[in-house]
Amino acid sequence: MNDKADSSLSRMLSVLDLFSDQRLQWSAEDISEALQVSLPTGYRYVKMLSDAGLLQRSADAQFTLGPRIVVLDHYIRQADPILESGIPFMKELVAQTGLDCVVSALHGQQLLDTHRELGQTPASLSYGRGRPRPLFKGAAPKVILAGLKTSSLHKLVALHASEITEAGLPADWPNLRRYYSQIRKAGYYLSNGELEPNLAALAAPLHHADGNIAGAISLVTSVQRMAVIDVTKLAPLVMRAAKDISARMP
Amino acid sequence: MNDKADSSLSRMLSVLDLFSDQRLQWSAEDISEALQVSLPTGYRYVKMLSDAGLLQRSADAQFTLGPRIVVLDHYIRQADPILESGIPFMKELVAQTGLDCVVSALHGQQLLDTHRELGQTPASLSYGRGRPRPLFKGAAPKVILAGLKTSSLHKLVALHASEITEAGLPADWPNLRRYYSQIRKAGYYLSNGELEPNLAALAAPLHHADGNIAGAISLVTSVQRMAVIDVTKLAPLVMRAAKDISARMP
DNA sequence: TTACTAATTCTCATAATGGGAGAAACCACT
DNA sequence: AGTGGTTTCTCCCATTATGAGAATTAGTAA
Repeated sequence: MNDKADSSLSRMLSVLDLFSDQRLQWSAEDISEALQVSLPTGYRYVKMLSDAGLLQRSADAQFTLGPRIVVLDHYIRQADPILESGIPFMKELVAQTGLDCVVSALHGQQLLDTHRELGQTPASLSYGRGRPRPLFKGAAPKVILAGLKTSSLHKLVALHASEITEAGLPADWPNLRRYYSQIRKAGYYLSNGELEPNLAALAAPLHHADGNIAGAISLVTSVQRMAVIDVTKLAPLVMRAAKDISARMP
Repeated sequence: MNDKADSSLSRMLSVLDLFSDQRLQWSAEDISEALQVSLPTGYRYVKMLSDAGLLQRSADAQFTLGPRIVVLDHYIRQADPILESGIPFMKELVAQTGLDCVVSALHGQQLLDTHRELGQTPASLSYGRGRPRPLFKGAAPKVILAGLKTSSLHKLVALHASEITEAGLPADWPNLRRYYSQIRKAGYYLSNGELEPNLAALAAPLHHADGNIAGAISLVTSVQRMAVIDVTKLAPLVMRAAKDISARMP
C-alpha cells in the first residue's frame, strides 16, 4: 500500500532499470537526469554499482552492464537442476525431431527461457536464455501455470487480470481454473501462433521430486512446419523427455 | 585512499558478494549476521534486492539470486559484438578440429569466458559462460593482455603484482613487457597445463575495428590430445578465424 | 480448525549518512 | 602548456537508514 517508497537505497538500484535491450549505454549525466538526482549523486551511484561489478565504464564516458552479472548468471546456471539433467535430453529431442528445444521456468513472477538447443534450421532466431516471456501466452507458460498449486495460481492471476483478458483467457476464476486444469490433465499444450504469429510450440511440464512444477520443456518451430507434423506422435516424445528429466531432479 | 567507505548503499550491494558457487542460499538471518547489521535491516536489504529482481525467495526462508540477473545477462549477450559475429566461426572451428572453442574477454579488471562451443568429447566439462579466469595464467589471458596498450597493461600489472610472480612471470616491468610483446608478435599463444594440469589451449587475439583488443578465441583440449596435434597447422586455423571475426566487428 | 513456532514486518526515536551546490581536480586531447 | 569535458571533493543540512523490541503474519503439526 506504500507506493511512495523510493528511498535512496532502492533509487540506486533503479539505475539498473534504465538498461534494456533498447539502450545499453548510459552516461552519468543521463542517469542523473533520468532519476532526477544531482550530477554528483549520479556519479556516486555509478561508482558504487561499478565497484560492485554491476556496471562498468565503457568508451566515451558511458556505462554499461558489468561483468558481475555474467558471473552471477553463471552461478545460477550451475545450480539449476533442470539444466544439469535436462540438456542431454534436449539435445536428443533436437536430434530426433530437428526442431528447436526450449526450457522455461517461473522465477518468482517472471517467466524466462533458461536454455535453448537449436535444430539445423532454427525457427526462432537468437532469442536465447534470459528472454522474458508473457505469462499467459504460448505453450510453455500455459503448462507451467497449469502445474501450479491452485493457491499459487490464484495469487498470480489476481495480480495480472488485465493481461489475462488481453490474452483471450476467461476473466472469471472458475472458468480460468477449469481451463488450466484441462491443460494439466492433457499433460501437454500445443500453441499455434499465440506468442508470435508464425511460431508453434508443444510444451510439457517438468516437475520437482516433490511433485511441484519446475518448468516446461517445449519444441518450437514455424506454424507451417508444425502443420505437417503428427502431434499425436510428437506429444508423447516431449512428455517422455519431460518425465525423464523430472525423474532426475532433486 | 578512503578504505573505510562502507556506506549503507554499498553495504546493501555487498549482499551479492555473499553468493558464490560455494553457497547460493542465504537466509535473511545469515545475511544480517554476515554483514553485521540488525535483523530488520537484513530483511530490508533482501526486500529491496528482491524488488529489484536481483534476489528471489526460495524454499525454507532462503534467498537465491534472482531472475533479473538472467535477463540482464541476456541484454549483455545480445549486445556483444563478438558473440554476434563469432559464433558461426566458432562452430566451424569445432567442426574442423573436434576441439572445444572458447571466447574470452576482459571486462574491466575481470577476465571471463563469454561463450563456448563444445566438440564431441568436451575436454573441459561444463565451465560455461561467466567463468572468471586468472589474469595471468592460460592462453586466452596471455594473448589478451599482450594486446592491451602498454599503458593499460602497466596499470593492470601494478594492481596484481603478487599474482604475476605467483604465475611465474617476470617480476620486473621491462622483462614482463618484453614477454607480452613476444606473444603479440607471435600472434597466438599455446598453453600446456597452465591453468589446469591436464588442459592445453591455443589462443589468438580478437580486435575491434579500431585495433584495440576485444578478446581472444581459443581451442581447448587435453594435454594428451594436444601432444599429437601439429601446432603449425592448428595455429593458422585459429588466427584465421580470429581475423575473420575481427573483420566483422564494429 | 487450533495452537504452536518460526519468519517477517512494524513503530519510533536517534544518529548516521546521503543529498545538493559549487568549486576543484583530473583527465585526454591538441 | 592549454582547453573542454568528465569526475571527484568539500561542506552543511535535511533526509533517511538504523536498531531494539514488539507486533504481526506465515507455516506446520496436532
